[in-house]
Amino acid sequence: MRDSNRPSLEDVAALAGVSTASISRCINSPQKVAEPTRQRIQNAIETLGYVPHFGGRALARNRTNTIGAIIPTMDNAMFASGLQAFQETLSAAGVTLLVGSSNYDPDQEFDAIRSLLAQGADGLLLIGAARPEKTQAFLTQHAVPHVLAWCCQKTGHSPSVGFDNQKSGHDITVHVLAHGHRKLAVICGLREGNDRATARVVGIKQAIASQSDAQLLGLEECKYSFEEAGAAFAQLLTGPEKPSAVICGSDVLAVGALLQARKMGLRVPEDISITGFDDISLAQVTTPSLTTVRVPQHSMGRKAAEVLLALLNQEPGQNLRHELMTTIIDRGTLARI
Amino acid sequence: MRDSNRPSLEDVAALAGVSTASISRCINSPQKVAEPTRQRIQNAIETLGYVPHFGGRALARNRTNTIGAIIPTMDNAMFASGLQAFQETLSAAGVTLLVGSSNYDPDQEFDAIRSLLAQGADGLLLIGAARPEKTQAFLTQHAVPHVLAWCCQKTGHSPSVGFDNQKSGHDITVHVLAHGHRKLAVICGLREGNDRATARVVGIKQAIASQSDAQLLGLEECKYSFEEAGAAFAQLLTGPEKPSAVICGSDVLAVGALLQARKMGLRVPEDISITGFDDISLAQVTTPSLTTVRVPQHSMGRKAAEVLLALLNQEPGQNLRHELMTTIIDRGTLARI
DNA sequence: TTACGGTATGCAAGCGCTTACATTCATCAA
DNA sequence: TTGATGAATGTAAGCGCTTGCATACCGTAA
Repeated sequence: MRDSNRPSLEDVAALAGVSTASISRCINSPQKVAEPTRQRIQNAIETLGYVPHFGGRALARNRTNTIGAIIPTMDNAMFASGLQAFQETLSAAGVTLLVGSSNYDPDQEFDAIRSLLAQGADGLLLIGAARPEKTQAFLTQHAVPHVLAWCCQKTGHSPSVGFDNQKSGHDITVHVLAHGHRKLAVICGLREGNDRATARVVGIKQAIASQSDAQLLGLEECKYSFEEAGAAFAQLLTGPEKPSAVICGSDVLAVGALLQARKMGLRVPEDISITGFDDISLAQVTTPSLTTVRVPQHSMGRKAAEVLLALLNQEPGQNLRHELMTTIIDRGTLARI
Repeated sequence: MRDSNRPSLEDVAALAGVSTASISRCINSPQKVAEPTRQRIQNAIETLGYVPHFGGRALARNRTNTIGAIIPTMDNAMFASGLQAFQETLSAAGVTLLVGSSNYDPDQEFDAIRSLLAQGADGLLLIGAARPEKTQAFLTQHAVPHVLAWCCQKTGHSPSVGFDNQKSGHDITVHVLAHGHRKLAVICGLREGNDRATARVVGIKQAIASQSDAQLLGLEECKYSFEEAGAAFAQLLTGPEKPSAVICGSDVLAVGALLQARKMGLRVPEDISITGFDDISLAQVTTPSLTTVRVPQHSMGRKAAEVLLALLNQEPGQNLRHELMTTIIDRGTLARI
């Protein structure tokens, strides 16, 4: 069973002519070891190519220095750069990132949580706040340190780093209304189990409701793909009344809509306006480029990592709830009428 | 030190009235335990909410069921969907993914490798084949099971799953030449330490060389960002002779070029043709959409996971070198002249 | 009855590391 | 010279799990 090649602490100790304890100290708190000894140990480590054994370490310390992130998908860029920032920040702190994906499915998320914890994750990053009772209970029972991202918890007791999806949905809608649009339609992601998508729609509806002569002509839900969004867009235009603007819950949806509009011979924004959400790189690339809501992915990822690290190190007095601001990026898909 | 809350095998054993060995067996090979005992144990596990301790397990088994992937970046979609497929396949096999990123920097890659191994990764996924002697030596010395992706190794002894970058670069160039272009220019990523970018350029040059009346007017290297690619594009057009087609080593570069062309008042493809590489989702979204080379990211990720798993399980007789084919996707940025 | 084989379980030795505590030794003040 | 002090190092007890081997038990064949 013993991997014959892998040098252990004992081997290093033998070579350096000291006890294993000194080696361990030399690695974990070098200042506790006298300079010459340290030199000798360093050499021994080098020549043997020693790398501490993870299991042994994790067992003795009861900590893995590993944290897990569970994101809905890596397939589109929606979470990629946030995750990148998250990983970079952890990495700088000597912590490694484990990833799992949920595919927007609460059951898969639950499995991923179990699995990452079984893999020894010291803490978790989760997207959004809505999850089944079962999952919540599990997190509570095991007292899993975690932070929620892409949302902001006003109540509840989980730390969170994110933005107010409802408010952002409201904002972009007000912006659209301010451009004179009164007949609106919405394309959003599947809302079941997705509190971000849900909240955005709530915000949108709220804004529409508060403008007496505005109306919501239709709302379509679909997966985050160009094709489905295109179909949803086509569907919205089948009714007797045509919307002048379609508010989309994500850039992916907006781009799908945009492509479909073109296919249908509609000019954007002359014939119809479209707005997105997220400001992923897609948004600046279309023609015309997308008027959208910028989500501070990078700072969100970084901050989430900081909060989680503070949590794990039991640093006191930290603010564990951060609300970041989204901004509306005006580009070319929203016309003034 | 002992986490007072966390139940251990011993606790479960006490509750179920059996030895710890039986619990372990019940978890790892249930058929070795008699039915009634198994029931009792299951109950005990449930009531205590027992989860095996990762460190203990890793120590005893000398295996973590964790594998690491080091990709240049998650910030653009270049690797995202391949990674997603990789992760899904691993996950189905009960293996968890650790991620690191190298930022296209060999030193950072080396650090990431060390760090992931220190975190107990049983094996690694690496992008590309070119790495410093030091890194190679480290991998060899520690006999790290790994597979290379995004490239295909004809020689060398690392398993690989990918495509022939040089051939693909050659192919797209032949395609461009077949459209009548003779004055070409190239934008590629920073080639130092990036064998994929390098090989693509070699293929491109090769194809140009084999067409006697074709010429390479210029070649610009830059980072994978719209801005840098735009600047590179502008640079290529400063000379006395203008290229009729610009071949780009990545879709990100091509899109940057496209955007810049528009900014400069050039029509694509009427005034100038542009081709990309990768076929990430950006490519189908621009106007006109991008003629590019499709890289089979999804199957590459899946296959890489399969190969790596086979390697770890020492399954014999596996083919450890897979070459996948790229295909040219004709869209709207390449004119016939 | 005894011997035998097979199955279910327990025993206990690690796996490689960390760390509380013990020991050693040099230094220095009294 | 002696004892106190503190720095450097060693000793050894775990951390929680797996697993080879020993043991106990049961049914069957001789």
